[in-house]
Amino acid sequence: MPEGHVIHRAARLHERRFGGERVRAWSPQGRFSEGAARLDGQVLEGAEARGKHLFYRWSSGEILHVHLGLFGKFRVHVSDPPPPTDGTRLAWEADTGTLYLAGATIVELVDPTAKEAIEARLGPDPLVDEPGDAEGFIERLRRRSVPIGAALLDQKAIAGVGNVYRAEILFLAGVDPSTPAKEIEDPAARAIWELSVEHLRRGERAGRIVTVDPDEVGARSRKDLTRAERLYVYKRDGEPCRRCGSEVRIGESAGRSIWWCPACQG
DNA sequence: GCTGCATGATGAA
DNA sequence: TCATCCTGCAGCA
Repeated sequence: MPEGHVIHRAARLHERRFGGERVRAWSPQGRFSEGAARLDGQVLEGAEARGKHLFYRWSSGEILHVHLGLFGKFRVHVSDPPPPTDGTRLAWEADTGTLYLAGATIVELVDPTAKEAIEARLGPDPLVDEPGDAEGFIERLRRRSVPIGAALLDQKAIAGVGNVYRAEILFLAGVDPSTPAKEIEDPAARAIWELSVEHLRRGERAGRIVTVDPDEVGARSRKDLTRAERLYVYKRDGEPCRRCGSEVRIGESAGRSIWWCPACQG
């Protein structure tokens, strides 16, 4: 379930819950036993997210790097934690709660140089959104001959967008996913960046992806939207576009399914 | 008890 | 482009 909003949210909530706390760490599954042993007894100093990468800083100077991949998941229990599942690669407990991590692609200890190398591969992160990032994003798009659908997913032009957000943002921007990235005009490119900032930020706060404007489906607020009403095009192939009624299409882009409205995204 | 699928990314070919 | 790695869960027998 993890796009950038989930990762940033985890960094924020984990730092709040465990920051300044000394943890007992172990690896129930056994595949991170050495790393967990090095974290055991350390105090968490902070957590930060960059795109879909998470970094935890420890009192020993260790940096824990986590990438959830397609199905990695954190579970945090404030009290009465159930036993960890068999797949739990890393567990830690503190006075303030217990954290389990399972299914992640990457769970490793890195040094500052390796952390910098990871960050250097990534495009600007809309949830960091520093001055100049929009321009940086546009400039990176200019250098890409791949379709915009692919450019949004590979993290080199923008970091944190995943398969749901790319479909939804391209819909909101009115851009066909197959448009070559370098051909996107400046205003549309800027709109893609700004929509990414707006929607990932909203997703980070809400803890889920809701892109639909409630007015468009006759709901009072985003919270009132049913599961089926939250998105414009993602996984809605064959259904009518919420804006124009055209049939939402499904296709492939960068090896993943993509959905779009052929009329709104001409 | 299976099977298939999922909001990801990489390395080989 | 394909195979591979990472888990859990829904949907089925």
